[in-house]
Amino acid sequence: MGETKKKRYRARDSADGRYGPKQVSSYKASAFDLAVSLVEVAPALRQTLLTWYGEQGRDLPWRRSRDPYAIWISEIMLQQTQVKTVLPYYQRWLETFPTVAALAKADQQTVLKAWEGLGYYARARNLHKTAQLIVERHGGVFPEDFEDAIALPGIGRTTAGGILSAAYNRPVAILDGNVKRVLARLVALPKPPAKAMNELWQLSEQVLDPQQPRDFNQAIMDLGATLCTRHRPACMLCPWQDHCVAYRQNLQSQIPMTETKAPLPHKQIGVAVIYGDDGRILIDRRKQEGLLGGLWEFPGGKIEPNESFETCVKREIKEELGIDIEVNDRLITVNHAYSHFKVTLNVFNCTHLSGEPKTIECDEVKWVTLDEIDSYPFPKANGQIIDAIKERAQQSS
DNA sequence: CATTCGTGGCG
DNA sequence: TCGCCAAGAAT
Repeated sequence: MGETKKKRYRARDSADGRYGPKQVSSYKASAFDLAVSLVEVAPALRQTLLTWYGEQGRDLPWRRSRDPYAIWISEIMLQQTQVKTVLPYYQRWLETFPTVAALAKADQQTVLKAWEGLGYYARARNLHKTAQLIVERHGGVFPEDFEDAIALPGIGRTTAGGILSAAYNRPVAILDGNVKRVLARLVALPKPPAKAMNELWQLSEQVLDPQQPRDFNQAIMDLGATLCTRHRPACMLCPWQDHCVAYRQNLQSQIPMTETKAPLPHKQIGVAVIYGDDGRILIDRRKQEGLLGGLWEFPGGKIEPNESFETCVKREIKEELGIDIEVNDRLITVNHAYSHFKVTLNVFNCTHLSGEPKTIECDEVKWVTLDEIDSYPFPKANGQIIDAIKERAQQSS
């Protein structure tokens, strides 16, 4: 243990925000823990931040509400998702499911359809499940107790803190991407935030204003979102400039540090758009767990080494659905990047030859018309396929 | 504790 | 074009 491990982190280049030559920094894992505390300066930090927030805070729809349900929905939607993306979904969601009870009694397909395009679909499945749990356990009202809240599916430490502070003004710290970046700069954190979660949680708890936790948590997120941004932070406007170690040392552009990551693997997928005798198209619903769980798709699968697209598509359809098809012309090729890999969807028009489709590797199979297809929730990459199918149908009519 | 989960926007 | 990452959680 006594030896010093060297690790390489990537620091941002200060001039143009791009990633410059890798800088190597070494650290000793134990040094930081006890060295940094914000307890002394916390009162000053709270006062300056809350004053700034009163003048410059964002006006966001969920801040106009104190309905725990509406705030809960916003917190889930905002996980790893930018405010601008969430806004239209948030409005529509509250119209479709105005209360916990309304969400609890909806069917999952309706819920997934309302979420379609937002990504991380486990959030929608957990939202649905949690609504039912809140009806069962908490009389239809989002719990005020931290342990009760964090026990619910899809609600971790940060989201629980966000909801409880915003809805009930309870003094629970948060640690989202904004807060991590702000605190990392404030203390000039000498390692990537992922390697310092304990320290960052401590700092967040230390600075939190126990008198005004609601406004404080919103304020520190606004600081990260509008001034203490990833690229070109507006330090000259920052209420914490006097206390910021990174600013003092001119390290804003190099903190937070990031670890270098391996490039994403790329998969080639063969996809079948299968037409039945009556012209309807075969779709299947993916299993609940895993990637895109519960959503519909056009069946297909990964191409094996030295396999042709045609062979791949026929084989996958036989394995997954137990039917035989004829593979015809290529409909479209779709490239798409997920969070941990990339895919190319090689989509082929196919004809059903024989066999009744079975749910071998999926939860449900269905023949649908082009009019019906819009009512099913599909992943984003499938949108291009559906468009191409419709386009082709128009041309041939 | 590292990996698995979408999608869009930015430099 | 491409990597990075945004109001993270679950496993």
